[in-house]
Amino acid sequence: MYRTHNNGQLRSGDIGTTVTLSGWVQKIRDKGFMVWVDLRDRYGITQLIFDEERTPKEMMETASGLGREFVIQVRGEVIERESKNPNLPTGDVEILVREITVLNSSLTPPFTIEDDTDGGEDLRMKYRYLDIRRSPVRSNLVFRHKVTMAVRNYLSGKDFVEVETPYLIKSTPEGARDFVVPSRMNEGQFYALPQSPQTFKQLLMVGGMDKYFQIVKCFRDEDLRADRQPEFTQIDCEMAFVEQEDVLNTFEGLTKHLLKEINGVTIDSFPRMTYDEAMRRYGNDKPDIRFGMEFGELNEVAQHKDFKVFNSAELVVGIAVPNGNNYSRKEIDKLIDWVKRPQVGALGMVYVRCNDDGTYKSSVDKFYDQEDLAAWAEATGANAGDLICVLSGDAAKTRAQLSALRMELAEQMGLRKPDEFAPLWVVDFPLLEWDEETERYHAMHHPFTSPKPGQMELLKSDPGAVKANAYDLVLNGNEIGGGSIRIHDKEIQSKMFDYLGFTPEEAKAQFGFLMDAFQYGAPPHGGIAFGLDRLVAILGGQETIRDFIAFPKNNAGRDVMIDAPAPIDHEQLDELHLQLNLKS
RNA sequence: GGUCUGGUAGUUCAGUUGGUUAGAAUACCUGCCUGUCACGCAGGGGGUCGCGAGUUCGAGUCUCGUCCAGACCGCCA
Repeated sequence: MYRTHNNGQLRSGDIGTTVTLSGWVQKIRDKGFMVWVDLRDRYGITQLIFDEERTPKEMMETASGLGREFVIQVRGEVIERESKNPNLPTGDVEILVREITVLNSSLTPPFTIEDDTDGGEDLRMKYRYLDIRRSPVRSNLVFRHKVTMAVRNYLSGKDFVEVETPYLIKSTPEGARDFVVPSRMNEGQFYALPQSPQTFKQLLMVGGMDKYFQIVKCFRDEDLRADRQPEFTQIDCEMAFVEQEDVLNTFEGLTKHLLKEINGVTIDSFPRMTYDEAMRRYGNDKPDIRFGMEFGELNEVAQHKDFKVFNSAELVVGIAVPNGNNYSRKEIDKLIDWVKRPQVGALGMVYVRCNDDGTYKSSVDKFYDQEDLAAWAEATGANAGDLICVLSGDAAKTRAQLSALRMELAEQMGLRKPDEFAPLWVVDFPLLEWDEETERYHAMHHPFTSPKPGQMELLKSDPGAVKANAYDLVLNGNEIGGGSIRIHDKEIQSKMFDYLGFTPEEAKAQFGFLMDAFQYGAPPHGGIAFGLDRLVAILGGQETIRDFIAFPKNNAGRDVMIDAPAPIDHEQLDELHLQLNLKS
């Protein structure tokens, strides 16, 4: 037996017992006459002691010859420490070692295995198995486990059934790029890895599995971000015989359950906001509503004077920064530089200082008088002591820019508190989105999303105005889930494909199976998919999802530990009937 | 595809205007140390300054290219 207890377990009540422990050597403190070894495992640290008087000389030598991260097994007596360590749960006791076995030695690790490691990101990824020994990473993985268990328990308790769907499926041109897998047995043909189990879960609805969920890997061959991985995990859900309201209520329940179970937070307010309203109030379809700074549109109160920049703009819009009048001229200039960065793209920023005496001082005093500026303050909800930041230009771009500024300011002012949670639904998304590149409308969510009742007619006259039965679940400025009520009628689905530019042949080739299925009594259905990695990170109060993934990929989609992707040899290529056409 | 930041000891970093033998902390090794727990003290080893070219009497430092890493924009139905 390798162990009778783990290393986080022993207390003063165990004094006098003989125990066997196994684990890694965290640290050795060799005082010559005494050697202490911190023995670590997943559960904690227990101190071992070897001393001149009670330990045979041979074993003293073994002890002082240990190195960091050696794997050892010891048998010994639990004794009371002469000097206790209140910082450690096991700090009252130590093990007087009678037997020691070195189970395995270790090289000196390239970074310290401590909470506050000296290792850089790159190194930690290369030696991820060492990184996982550190308690911050380990506890993130345990945290993730708790979240997935809570999800499974909740949904299972509501009669949802977890069903696995295939990973080797068919490539479709809509949406993100597919990862493809060549088929050896079918020359020249390829599987694709699913971007989501979308069509399969709809087929499960046709199959009568009226409440389905799956915690499932999905794959998208697109460029990465701190919060985006090429393979990621979704909580994928679908329900039959439901309307939008049913889906929202069900998953509002799940969200509240998770926040209660995992974070101990009770959510009282779970607002629903239309897409149009979110864009108008926050310039963003995933608003962070933990703080104010809502948009105030200024067209009416700013386009009547000689300031050409505003007069020629489609939208003039501002936010009131609480206590922003404290900002020095230099700090404001920094904000202006910030919005002018190419990543944000504003051409400039107008600001108004709201002085404590009720007067205003703006960067456009030449054009606007106190009365005008008071109207701006009214529109943005600015109080004395605030700073109003105003951007203008193309409506969509300006909203995006001001939204970026709002988030940046909130970040700087510490308003994005990681332990505060404000979920909401954003509903009534547009069905279609104009794509500049292909110069046509694309499905904003996906082509199986149903339009709002009575809006099919609008498709021809004003496609951009058609609203969908589509909704996003937003938490603290992040989209953590998105779904829709689907089309379950073959004719409407055909029309939708036709509208999106699929010829009947293409639609049949790519989604014929779905439309066939719809001919055999498809029930009304809808669902949602959550990004689990992001959800876990947010519940854990952190920014990057990588620390909640055991073996993540880097910025370039590489696994630096196993060094993938990698070339394959010619035999393998031949077998797959593939030839490389490399540019360099 | 683009913008920005970085790459110097095992590791995290400093390195001034281009100028002698490239430093600190930590880790590692040796010795000492009668209760350590960030132990302490003394000593030691450790560098292709990412790589390649160029400018220069002289390059860690300047220029160009390139590779790698990170953040962001495009992209992500």
